[in-house]
Amino acid sequence: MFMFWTRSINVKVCDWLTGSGSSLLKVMRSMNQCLPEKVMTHFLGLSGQVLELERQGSGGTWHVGLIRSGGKLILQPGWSTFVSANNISQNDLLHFKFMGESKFEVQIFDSTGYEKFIEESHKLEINIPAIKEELDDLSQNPRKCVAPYNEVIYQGRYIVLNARQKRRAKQLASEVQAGNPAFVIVIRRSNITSKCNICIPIKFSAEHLPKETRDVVLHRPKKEMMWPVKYYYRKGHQSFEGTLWRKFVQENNLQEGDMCLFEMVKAARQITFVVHISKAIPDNVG
DNA sequence: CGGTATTACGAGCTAACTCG
DNA sequence: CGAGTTAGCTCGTAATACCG
Repeated sequence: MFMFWTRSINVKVCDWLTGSGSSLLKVMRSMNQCLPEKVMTHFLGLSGQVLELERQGSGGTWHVGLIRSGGKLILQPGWSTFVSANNISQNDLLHFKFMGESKFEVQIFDSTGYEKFIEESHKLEINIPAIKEELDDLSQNPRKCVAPYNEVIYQGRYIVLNARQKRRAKQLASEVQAGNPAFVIVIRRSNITSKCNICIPIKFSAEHLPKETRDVVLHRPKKEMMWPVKYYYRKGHQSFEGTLWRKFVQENNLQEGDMCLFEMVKAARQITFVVHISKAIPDNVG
């Protein structure tokens, strides 16, 4: 194994990009989220993507954007959330193990060399405020609800959620990193057929999305592909519509009754959603 | 119970495509 | 190249929930 230390940037590099064994160590001298210059060239290909940072043993996964700015690679957005959720402090040692694609396994050691384990209070749970609120909405608001598997029960124009569907929603929410805004949508016929559009909850768009029509990017966990989608802003209601949304629907084999959780990751001027999908009928695509 | 907010859906216009 | 057809974009509104 080839190793070297660069004093100035406190980085140790092992077997750079020779496969799943590639890794780096970073000493948290500050909460600066820039990738060190001497290693950033190895990750230029990941620029603009959303990295998956998985805490070894905790089962927790965080999505952090990697953007290029001023000749540097910066972990943003989501980095501060990752830091706070994992109780990272100065002089902690972070070990990023490259697992392929855009996935890293992270170990965190304190300044004395002991590994820091995630505390109960920081574990990803359903008590993420924004998500819990959304799930409560799902339970109470028949507009957003659905029945199990492909048996979709419509109440007027809306559909009805049962216990199994609520459990699926909670399972989805557990995949979201604390702090990121998110909303849940249950796929209806009209979302995937004919005009093919999907309404974004007005409360979410008012709080987190721009008041203008623009392009956003959808990203699937554990998948390299990204889908540019048109976000339409209109007074009173906002939506994903059009061919690009249709393409996302088709390539992810979305069916009526499937549940999608849109986790928002905002990077500089680019808005990215990590889309967690719970299939009504499990297939090999999702 | 009535006014307001939110969501779902479809109408209508326009652009792109196809075919003779 | 023009007419007919299809698909996409934008907006309006009906239906329903929410709230005072």
